[in-house]
Amino acid sequence: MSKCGRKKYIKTNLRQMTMEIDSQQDGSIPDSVAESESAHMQMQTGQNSIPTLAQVATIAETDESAESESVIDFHKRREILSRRPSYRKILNELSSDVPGVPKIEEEKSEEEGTSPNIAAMAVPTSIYQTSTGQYTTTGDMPTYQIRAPTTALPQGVVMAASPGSLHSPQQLAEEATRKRELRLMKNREAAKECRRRKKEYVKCLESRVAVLEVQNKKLIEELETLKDIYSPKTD
DNA sequence: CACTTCTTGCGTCATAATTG
DNA sequence: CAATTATGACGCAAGAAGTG
Repeated sequence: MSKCGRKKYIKTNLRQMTMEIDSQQDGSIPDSVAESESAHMQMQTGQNSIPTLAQVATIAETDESAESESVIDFHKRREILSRRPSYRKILNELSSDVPGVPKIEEEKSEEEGTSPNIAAMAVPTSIYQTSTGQYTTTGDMPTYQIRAPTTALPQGVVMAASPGSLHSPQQLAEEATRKRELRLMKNREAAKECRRRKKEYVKCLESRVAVLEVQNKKLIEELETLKDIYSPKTD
């Protein structure tokens, strides 16, 4: 497909997804989507990204009354989607919820990501450094500790003269341009960092799921054992 | 093998959240 | 409360995977 064709495809696809979501008044994900890998696409494009805690609550709330509700209009949907999750907060909450919570790692394990070998994450303590924080893993749950941000500007950033020394319109325009470029560059970095955190957050959730599944399995087995012991056999 | 579809990551914008 | 930072949304591109 040519690039143009590809763009057309993506746009069509996005429109379709948006329409799908519009029709999903109860906020649930269609099985066909939820079960397919393409759910990733929707996460990426944001139209059906991971619900934030607030969203989950909202969805749960609306779920009950939603059946009779009519279409969620664009602004409402937008409003819901725009509620911020703050991975930092959530991760902190997760780690404080569960005492002795393990901590997640960074890039290194990202390579492992191709095969979601979750079990491999439940390994004795290890510590990883990232550009903004430190992770340790102790087997159960990953935890992420953010260290004080070091607003390290990328190399090559030149700080301009103070605005007070600017006079001509041309200088002002240059100053504006410089400020904009600086802002874009900072935001670029912030976006990268944000995506990295998001990936780790998702990994954290995945490993939590893995741990809980194991726990669940054990409990079920235990229950069966106890049943065998305490229920008299009626031959 | 050409074409299509999916996945992933990036840059930017708007705006919520945080900080001083 | 203004300034700064964090993050959802969006559009785009490149590469991988699937298909006829």
